[in-house]
Amino acid sequence: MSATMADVAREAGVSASTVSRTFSLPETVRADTRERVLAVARRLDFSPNRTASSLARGRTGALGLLVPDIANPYFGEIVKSVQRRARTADRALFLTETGDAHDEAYGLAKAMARQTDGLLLAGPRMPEDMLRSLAAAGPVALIGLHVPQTDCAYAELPVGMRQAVRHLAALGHRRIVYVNGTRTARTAGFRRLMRAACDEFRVELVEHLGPFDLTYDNGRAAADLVPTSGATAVIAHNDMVAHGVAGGLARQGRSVPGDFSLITVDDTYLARAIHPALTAVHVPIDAMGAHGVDLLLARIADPQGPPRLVALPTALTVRESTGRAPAP
Amino acid sequence: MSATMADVAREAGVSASTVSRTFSLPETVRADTRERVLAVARRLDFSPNRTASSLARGRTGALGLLVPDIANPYFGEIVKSVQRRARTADRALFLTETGDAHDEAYGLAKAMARQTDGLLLAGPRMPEDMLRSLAAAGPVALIGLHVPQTDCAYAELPVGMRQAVRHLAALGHRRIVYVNGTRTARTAGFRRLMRAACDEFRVELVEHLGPFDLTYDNGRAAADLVPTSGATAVIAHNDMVAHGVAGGLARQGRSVPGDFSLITVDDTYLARAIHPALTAVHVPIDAMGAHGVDLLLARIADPQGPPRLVALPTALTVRESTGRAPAP
DNA sequence: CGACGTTCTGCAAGCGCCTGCACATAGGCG
DNA sequence: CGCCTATGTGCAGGCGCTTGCAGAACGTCG
Repeated sequence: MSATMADVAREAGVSASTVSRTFSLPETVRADTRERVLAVARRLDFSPNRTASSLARGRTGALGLLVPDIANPYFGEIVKSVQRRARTADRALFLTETGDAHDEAYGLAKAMARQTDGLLLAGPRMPEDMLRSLAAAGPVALIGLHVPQTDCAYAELPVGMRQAVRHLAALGHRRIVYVNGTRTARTAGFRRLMRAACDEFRVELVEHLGPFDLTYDNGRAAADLVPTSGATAVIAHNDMVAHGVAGGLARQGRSVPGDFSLITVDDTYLARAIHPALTAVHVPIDAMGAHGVDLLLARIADPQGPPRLVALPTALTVRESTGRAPAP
Repeated sequence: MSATMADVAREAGVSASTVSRTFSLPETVRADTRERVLAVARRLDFSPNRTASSLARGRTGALGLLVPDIANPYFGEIVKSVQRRARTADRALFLTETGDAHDEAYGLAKAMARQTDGLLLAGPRMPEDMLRSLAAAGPVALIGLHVPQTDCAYAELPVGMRQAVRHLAALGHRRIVYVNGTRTARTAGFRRLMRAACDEFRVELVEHLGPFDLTYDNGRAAADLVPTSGATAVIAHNDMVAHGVAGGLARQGRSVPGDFSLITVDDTYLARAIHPALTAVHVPIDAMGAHGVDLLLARIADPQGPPRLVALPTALTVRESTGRAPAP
């Protein structure tokens, strides 16, 4: 099919090694030789075969990204930023959607590890020991959660969550519902955070813990329980759920923020793509993705180095969905 | 690092060829030999090195997917279905986001073509001759648009669009705004369709043609122009824009469908993740992605075959955003 | 002008797997 | 019991690129 190094070498009157070096170690070949080789390469439309190069070098030049659900905007934005960063590092990206099943995700990760130089796991649902086992087998970086002894880029939620509760408290809300899920990596820590923040600001916390996924429909269902809870504000675990809560309240004829205030966490474009736009605990998804790639590249370069953490700040972004608590 | 065929061969007392064959052509190896080899392979945690295999075979086993914007739910859902289908075909997936720049997209496609067996282009923005040139260079399948002489899986919009206009006409709407964009593959055909449908049902068409991208914010801006247009219904080019229009109207205090009816095209989950849920021309994104993969695999298997088209049906899904036109 | 240190280039041996061909073994037939 | 077709297995030569090593070419210095 396409030209090989041998072809270029012949045409340029040099050996294949020289051709190889003009592409991988340009400084080591004399300028005029290099020019000659490049000219021939251009004429023959040659570029080094990546597969062959991978085999010889023992590295593929590709990174693997695993996400539970690509269509979820949170992960969509992560994929986007990872892909962008990977490209600037001249790395191709393998993408796999894992779904929620631990074992399958583990198997997929293992398989992908064999064809990449390293793995990026975004919001993995699997237990810590599986993650550790993967990390032990090859370069791995985590995005969106914090697991000790592992490279991770994650959002520091306490600050943002505390701001959210304080914001509600300042608006006169004394009782808030927290719509949580069961299947996400950050669920447990989240609950602790919420309790702490609510205690601090003397707010009563009603936990609406699903045994449900964080979807629009479940948020909508959760909305039905809000009016009877005695609460005047809702904090939703992510944008999809918040959307559902908003939709559910609207269907009941309740006004946001007139009857209930609503705060979401994550702040993907969904938070703005709704009326009223949602006050949100902003999570720097872009930065998480980019740092995740950087961590992974660092790990690939230095497999033995100590684990590194990148904690990104979160902050409350006030929009239209929060207002004064209605008079009792 | 990990075991090679030579290792397994030695342990199992056979040659490397036999090991190779027990993995790639199991039927050609006698049952008991095969078992022995597999047992050793399992013990040594061996699996064939994909890179080496790719090099020897001249095929990588991977497919490449290019999308303009991953975070757009339309493409998110395409990525999802492509990825799923690719996996069942035991193919890894390379993902690249191209953005809107033609040349860059072309370059990325070229680069990706070298490390995959074939390319899937979803909603590419580049001109037809570039697409043809790519298709001439290697297996390519298009998703979401129809280019003559090329393998494509696309949605047959006339039916759905016609239904949408008929639906509005039946509800008494005599004048509708069509919020279009400029940068999408289907823009031109779309306009023709809209005109034809409106003529057929005696509806006046107001084209609100952006020079804008199909984003939430632009939809929102478009909403400001709707009330003065004299129209009572809006058809938006995709879900993001429709979301924007809905948000914009809500901000103006207009009711949907009380004051204005709204129909969207695509019907990603966004169409339901809003209140009121949007009546939509449903596009079978899942099927498009899956068929795209199938077309590509067929093309890879038979590079010379005639081009194949898969036209998927669209249909109107009525939800809550359309109702009788308000009395004049 | 020879000795010696730099650059630069070529040689050859891989990287791990695939596959056409030859050979061995086994069974079927006359 | 030879001869002839399967059927299984091994051999060896790639696939296209990389890289340690050694030799060539070029300068520099005493």
